[in-house]
Parts: sequence; structure tokens; C-alpha cells
Amino acid sequence: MMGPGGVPGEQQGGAGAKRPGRSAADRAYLVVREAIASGRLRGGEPVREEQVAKEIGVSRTPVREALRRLAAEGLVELEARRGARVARFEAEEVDEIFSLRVELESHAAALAAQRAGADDVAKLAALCEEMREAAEAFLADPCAGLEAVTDLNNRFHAKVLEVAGNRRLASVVEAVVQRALVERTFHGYSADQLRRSCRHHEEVVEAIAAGDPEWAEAVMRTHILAGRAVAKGVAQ
Amino acid sequence: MMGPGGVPGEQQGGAGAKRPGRSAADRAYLVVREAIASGRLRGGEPVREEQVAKEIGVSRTPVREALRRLAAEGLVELEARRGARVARFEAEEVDEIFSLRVELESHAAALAAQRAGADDVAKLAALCEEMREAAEAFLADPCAGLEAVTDLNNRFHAKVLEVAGNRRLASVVEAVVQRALVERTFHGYSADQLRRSCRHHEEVVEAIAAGDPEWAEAVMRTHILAGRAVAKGVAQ
DNA sequence: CCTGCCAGTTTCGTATGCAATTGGTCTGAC
DNA sequence: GTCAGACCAATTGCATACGAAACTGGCAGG
Repeated sequence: MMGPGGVPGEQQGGAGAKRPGRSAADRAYLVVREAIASGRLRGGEPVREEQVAKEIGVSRTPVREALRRLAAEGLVELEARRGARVARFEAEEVDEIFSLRVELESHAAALAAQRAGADDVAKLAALCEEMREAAEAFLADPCAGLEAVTDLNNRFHAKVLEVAGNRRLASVVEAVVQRALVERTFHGYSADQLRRSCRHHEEVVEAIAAGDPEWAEAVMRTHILAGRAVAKGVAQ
Repeated sequence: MMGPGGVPGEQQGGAGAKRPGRSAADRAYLVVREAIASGRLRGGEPVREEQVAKEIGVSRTPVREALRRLAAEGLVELEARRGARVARFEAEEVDEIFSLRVELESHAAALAAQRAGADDVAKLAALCEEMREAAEAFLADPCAGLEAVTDLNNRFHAKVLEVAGNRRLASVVEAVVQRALVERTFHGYSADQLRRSCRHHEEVVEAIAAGDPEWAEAVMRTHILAGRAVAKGVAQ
């Protein structure tokens, strides 16, 4: 193998030659996260530093960093000297996560209703509309994939948090929400459930536009509790 | 300097030879955290990896890990290639943190009231009593220090979260609460405020013992909002 | 047959070295 | 006097090396 330092520019060796702009640690983070979200890595499975490192063509150092980040988010569990394992989403865990989302995001919706400006409302409405279109496209042709839907869903929720104006609240939700889980949940949605989810978003926008925090909070609570009901079914 | 690997057992060289049981990364984490909590490191100040490493007698690797952990908790801010700086707790930030605590911990108190068993209540009551004694000891002789008080306060809040039975809620609060800030806040308490804080704890226990979630939630909300009012004054 | 012990192997935790980037400063031109 | 460009020092990001703990298998003893 190459000596300390290696060949200067040679870093994109393996199959993981992705975004040159991102750091190796970021790439490792994204790769492992994606593997978990897609189900390629199952709950309870160990994640070996060296294996991941080899797979994406970096050393163990950035992989370690990525695993610590994932552990902080609860996606993997670390045990000293025993490495990382993919966290299990047992039904109980799913319940905990969604129960937290209920409290945090409904509170965020209430704050958003108090603070939103016209441009915020317009942006939220646009995201809603796009998501509805993406959902209909998916329902018409499932080959289209759910990526667009999940992405717009994430952006909608993120925008509500942004409008709420508490950055720390946003980062906590970001940390706890486990998009991996949310994405899996979407796969479990029926057509009706998916459409209902879109309608919930629309009603959230309406409540925010009306500047009615209680309404916004109630709708968001409804929305997430409905999601929880589906998610309980897809826990592994 | 010694070659790669160095002298086998030589690790406790510097002044940081503290707990042999903890890993170097843990020690680095605790040292930096303590430096921030005590005010030795001020907001905005850079934290250099090598400097910390030398100070506690380890290499940069565990220090890096510690800094990432602190960044995940919001105690320091990282910029790529530019290192870590101690996060500023502006008044606005303090407000955000305490606003989150209000929502999360009052919810936890409500859950705890629904789930607590007799032994949980006894444990909470004992922590309360100990804290009251520690507080009185401190008020009688300020040289006694606030460490015991802050420690018992932390343990009380942690116990409420534990009884609430949502581990993820507990870990989110743990991540967001910034004990560093809470500890600084205690230093700003007057005698009356400190005693009131103890009384709040006692009333939380009473509400939990009564199995009254709404009461418990309301008391905890009161307790944390009272803390917020003081904290706003000690933001740097 | 089951249990405890030992050696080999695997994997983590940490130390160290090199390359790249960034920020500051110095010089020179306008 | 001010600004642009280039050099230099400081510092991070990553790769690699090594020691130590934990898991594995086999073997001996009960």
C-alpha cells in the first residue's frame, strides 16, 4: 500500500467517487445514511469502520467521524470497543420518535402561524402544490418513484420550522426525525393516505395564512399522528 | 518526537491524567465542556485542536472527536478548515433553548405523572430533599459551592425524563439543554430564586405523585419559564 | 456433554505525519 | 495612500501505524 500521505490527488479511487466538493467524512456519512434508509443495512447489523472505508475509498478516520454523527442522530448505536450497529426501529421506538415529532412540530406550526409573512405563506403553498403534483404523478405511474414526494415533504416540514423562527427547534427536529424512517413510512402509504397527507399540508398552510396558531397546531398534530399510525406498521 | 505508535504505556503524560477508566476522547470532551461551562472559554473564542490536545496530554484525534460531539450539542460551532469556536449564547439563543425546554420538559412531566410508580415518586422526593439541603448549605456558606446543587438539579430533571419513559425525549433534552448554560444560570440566582426553584421541584413531585399530568405539566412549565427569566440576564 | 481457559484473529482507540486550505502580511503598482 | 497579488505561517482534513480490548475457535477438565 502507499506510504503515509499517499499520492497527492488520489482520493477518488473506489466506487464512492461522488461529490468532489464534499469532504470524505460527509461522503461517508451520506453513504451509510443512505444504506440505512434504503434498507440495505438492517437494524441490529454491525457497521464496520474498515469495511465502509474500503467501500467508498477513504480511510477509517472520516468514517469514524461519520459514525459518530449518525450515532448522535440515533441512526446507529455505538458501544465502546465494540463498534457501531444500525439502530433498531422497534414499534416502541417509532412511537417515541413520532410522539416527539407531534410535540415539536405542532408547536412549530403554532409559532409559524404567529410569525409567517405573505412570502412565507406563498412558499409553503407552492411546496404543497408541488408535492400534490408529485404525489399524483407517482400514483399515476409508480415507476416515477417516491423520491420527489419525500423530498418535497421534507422541504415543507423544514419550511414550517424555518418560519417558526427557532433555529434550535429546527435542528432538534432535524436530529430526531429520522428521515430514514419517514421515507420508509411513505412507502407504506396507500393512495388515500398519501392524498390525505397532502390535504393536511394544505390545511396547515391555510391555518398559518389565517394566523391561527391553535388551528395550525391542531392540524399538524393530526398530520403527524396519522403518519405515526402508518409508521407503526412499517417498523422492522 | 517518538515514531508512529510511540511508547506503549505512555498516555497519561500531561496534566490531564484524570479518570483512567474514561477514554481520551471522553476526557477531552469533559475538559472542553467544563472550560466552557466555567466561563474559562468565552463565546466566540476559537478552540484549537492541538492546543487542547497538548493541554490534556492526548493527540488531536480524540480531541477532534470531542469537538464534533460538542458541535452536535451546539456548544461549539465548526467551520470546515477553520476549526471550532465556542458558541455564543446570545439572549436570543438563550430564549430558544429555554423555549424548547419548556415544551419538552413540561410534556415529560405530564408523561411522568401518568406513569410514575411509588418508587419513582420516592426517588424524586429524595432528590428534591437533597437539593433543598444542598441549597440551604450553599446559602448558609457560599464557599460550599453550587456543584452539589447543580448536580442534584440535573439528576432531578433527568429522573423526571426517565420516568416519562421516552428515551428519545430524554436524549433530545440532554442534547439541547446545555447544562453549561443552566449551571451558569444558577450562579445568577438570588436566595429567593433558588428556594423557589426547590419549591417548584417539590410541587412537580406532588403533581406526579397525584397522577395529575396537567398539574405536573403546568408546574414544570412554570419552573422552566422562571429559569428562563433569570437566564436571559446571564447571557453573555 | 457442558464449561472454563487459552491463543489467534478481528476491530476499535489513539498517535503521528503529510497535504491542502485559509488568513494574514508584505511588497509593488497605481 | 490604497489596493491587488503573492508568499508564509497556522491549522485543519485525511491517511496510515500501532497497541489493546473483544470475539472466535479449539482444547482440556469436570
